[in-house]
Amino acid sequence: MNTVTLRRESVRERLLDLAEATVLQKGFGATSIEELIVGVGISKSGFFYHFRDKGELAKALLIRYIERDNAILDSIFARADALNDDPLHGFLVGLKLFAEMLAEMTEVHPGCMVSAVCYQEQLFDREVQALSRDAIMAWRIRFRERLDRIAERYPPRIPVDLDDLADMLSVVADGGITVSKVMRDPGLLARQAVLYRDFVRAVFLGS
Amino acid sequence: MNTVTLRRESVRERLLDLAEATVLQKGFGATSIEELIVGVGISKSGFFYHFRDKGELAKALLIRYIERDNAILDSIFARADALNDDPLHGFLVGLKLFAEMLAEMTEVHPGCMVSAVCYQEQLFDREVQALSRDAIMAWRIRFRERLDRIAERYPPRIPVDLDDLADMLSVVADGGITVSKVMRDPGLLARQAVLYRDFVRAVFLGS
DNA sequence: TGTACATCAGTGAACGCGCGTTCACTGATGTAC
DNA sequence: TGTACATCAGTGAACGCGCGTTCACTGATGTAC
Repeated sequence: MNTVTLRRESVRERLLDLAEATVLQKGFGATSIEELIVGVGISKSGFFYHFRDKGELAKALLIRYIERDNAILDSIFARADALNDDPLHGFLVGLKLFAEMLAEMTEVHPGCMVSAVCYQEQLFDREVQALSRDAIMAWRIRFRERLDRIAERYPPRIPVDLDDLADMLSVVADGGITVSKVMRDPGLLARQAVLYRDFVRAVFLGS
Repeated sequence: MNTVTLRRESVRERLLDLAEATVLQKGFGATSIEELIVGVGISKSGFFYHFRDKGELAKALLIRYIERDNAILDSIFARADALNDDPLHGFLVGLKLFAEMLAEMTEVHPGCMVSAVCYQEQLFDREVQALSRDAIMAWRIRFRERLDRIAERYPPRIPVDLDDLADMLSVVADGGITVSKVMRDPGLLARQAVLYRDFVRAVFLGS
């Protein structure tokens, strides 16, 4: 929007922005350094000043994506917790806020970096694959803790493994992004998030 | 296993087998024609006798994958229906068989072709992208019909859109495959399928 | 305040390699009469 | 049954292009004394 604001963004940041959008659209292998530098307006050597090689770009891309994702989730559930003492209602409100955030995206979600990287194995070193695993594991632990606190007050009506129930949010988010992308239906993702919320509610409150 | 059986498989079929495994592991762009022909033991020109170009390989790969997927699901739900008159219990048994089939895969699921292709857009013509959409749409229609029949006898206890509930199977399958691949946990996918089944049960039977 | 040096954020030209694709050709099998 | 021709399932060599990467260099800004 604002030229001054755009100018404030560093070349490195602009490379990452463009790379993220392009990788989510066509995959990492099909994203050439050439098109990134043309888009940003620097020379090829300029790219290699910022990243030792293409693999370092992948790593930086994934790290930034995961950090941003975590920040968004943290802020959403912090807001939800501030409004609720009860852990179940805090979680349900958080999931609702999450679904609303997704619903506000009128264009189709650009994609999930973890998925995009998942189908590009071998191209990356073990470090990048480990980053993906750690990210999903962090979600599991984060939500598992919440579910434990909920289960103390609300004995589950449906016997489910709480790790699996925690993982299901990652599964629905990732699968929902992919399916909504394929179907070109931006609303699909938000509706799937609502279904997950309905399920959590049914597990602890019954239907 | 059997050398005679392997010999019976045509070169074209062996190319598709190897291509499928490789694409699911490293993505389409990173899969070279070179490595496929070395693996199968023919010359490069031999490849181009079977496929006009690399795009035609992608198309053939996706078509075969979708057809096989549909055949598996058809046989599973046909078996389940044969054992049950009631549409809900037929569906629940079918989902259980589905989960059991996934559980029997002791190694991690090789991946979902639709996901792999989804993050490789632009590389393919619109035809390939349309194939993915059609495949998911077919799943939606197939399961929506079942859910309609179920809802007639079992008024839903949880108000959900039945198209969304039908889509959720695609979402959980696709997301489950990706997450179980990233986590290197083959059982995760089957456990997520069971959770989906638990949700369907709760929707129509309560908890 | 001036000078010397260091670091930052790149440039420009060249590289070699692997990729998808093309083209003229071939030996084995099938079919028509 | 023999011959002529067609089709099938490939071969081998060459192509040009784009890719990731390297290397020596540079002008602008920052820092020490």
